[in-house]
Amino acid sequence: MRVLDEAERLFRTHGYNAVTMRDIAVDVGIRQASLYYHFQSKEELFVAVTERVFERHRTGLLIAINNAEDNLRSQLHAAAGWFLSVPPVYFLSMAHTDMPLLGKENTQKLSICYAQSIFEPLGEIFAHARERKEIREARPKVLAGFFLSVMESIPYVANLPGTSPGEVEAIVNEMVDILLDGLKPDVTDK
Amino acid sequence: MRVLDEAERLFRTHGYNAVTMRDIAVDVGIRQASLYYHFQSKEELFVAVTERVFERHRTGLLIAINNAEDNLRSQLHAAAGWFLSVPPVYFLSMAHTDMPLLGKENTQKLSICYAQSIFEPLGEIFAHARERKEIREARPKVLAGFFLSVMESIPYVANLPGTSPGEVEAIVNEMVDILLDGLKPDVTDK
DNA sequence: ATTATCTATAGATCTATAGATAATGC
DNA sequence: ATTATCTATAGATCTATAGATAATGC
Repeated sequence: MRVLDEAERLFRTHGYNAVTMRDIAVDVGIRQASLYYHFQSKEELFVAVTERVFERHRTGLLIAINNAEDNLRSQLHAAAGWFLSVPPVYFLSMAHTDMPLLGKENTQKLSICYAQSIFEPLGEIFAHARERKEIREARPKVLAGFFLSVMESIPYVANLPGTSPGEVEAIVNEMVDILLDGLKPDVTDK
Repeated sequence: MRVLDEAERLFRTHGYNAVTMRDIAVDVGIRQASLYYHFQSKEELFVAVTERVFERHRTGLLIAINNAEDNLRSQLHAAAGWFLSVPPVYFLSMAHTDMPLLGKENTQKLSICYAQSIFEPLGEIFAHARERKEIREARPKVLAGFFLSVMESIPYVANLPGTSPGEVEAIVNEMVDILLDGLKPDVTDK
């Protein structure tokens, strides 16, 4: 639906509070009041948009991971590839800034949806890697948060002065490597 | 100054847009209009608050790092210790949500202040570690962004269900270890 | 009849200004 | 005189509602 698409784009780039119903309507090409035919309130629209975003990420992540080889490195690259294939969503920023502005009911609903859609798929691949003794002991959810936060910083880091735009892929590779092998120098280095 | 303190606390927890001049005035204990005696505008107040926050972090980081031993692990623990010793500031969230709401002039000013206060001190410790051949080749600024994003995720991760509050220290240690040594299993493990 | 839009507007805020007033320091 | 506050309010928004209107499908 046009309305969901435009609202998603605006909320994603500016956050809940900074986007007005008029902004959305203008981009859709209708009048502000007409939005209320489709959604009871701005809050309801935001919740619908955000649930859709979460669901899409859940599906995208699961497919990417399933198509990867059965080892952590491949799966992390696959997950990273998914995040880079769609416009960046600042989940942590959203959890911190936008969600608290909603009613208690909706805050809780979105928190759960967030955990199930984003944290669980990521947590799973760490949990499995641990079962295969591929990695050290560590809580999968913490590792998922770790990985996610790094993903979210990439659009920012990639825009620092002295970084060319096409380098995003290289940065991601670097980060996955560091996550797996640590910062210690290569044996080939020194 | 009372005004700066209260404004800082509110902006930090809710973001620029969600805080009104009235909110700030109420917490200070004066009338909304009286704030304009101290600051020309809400935007100017936010800039003053944010510059002070950045400066404080720059000083805090530099002192913490200087008091640490001259190796990366100690310095990262020191930096992490600093971040945990003050109320969490969501820098990446701020750069994404709040800064674009300001005038071009102020956005640029804060971006530069941000880079100099937060990214440079962190970048330096990675650059020095590289000079000592302690770590592999990688851009210091990218590593600083990496580290910072992980720090910012900690308050969130620490509040996931199944995580007790006092565990923050343990999580930080885990993260620094992973950053340095990677996720690979301990040699003592297996 | 139903669906999707429109115009018009009420009611709440929010920022910022103007001008008055009290308290403090020379 | 200066400093820091106050009251009152203008001017902009912003969300949401009420009720009219056009287009579509039976």
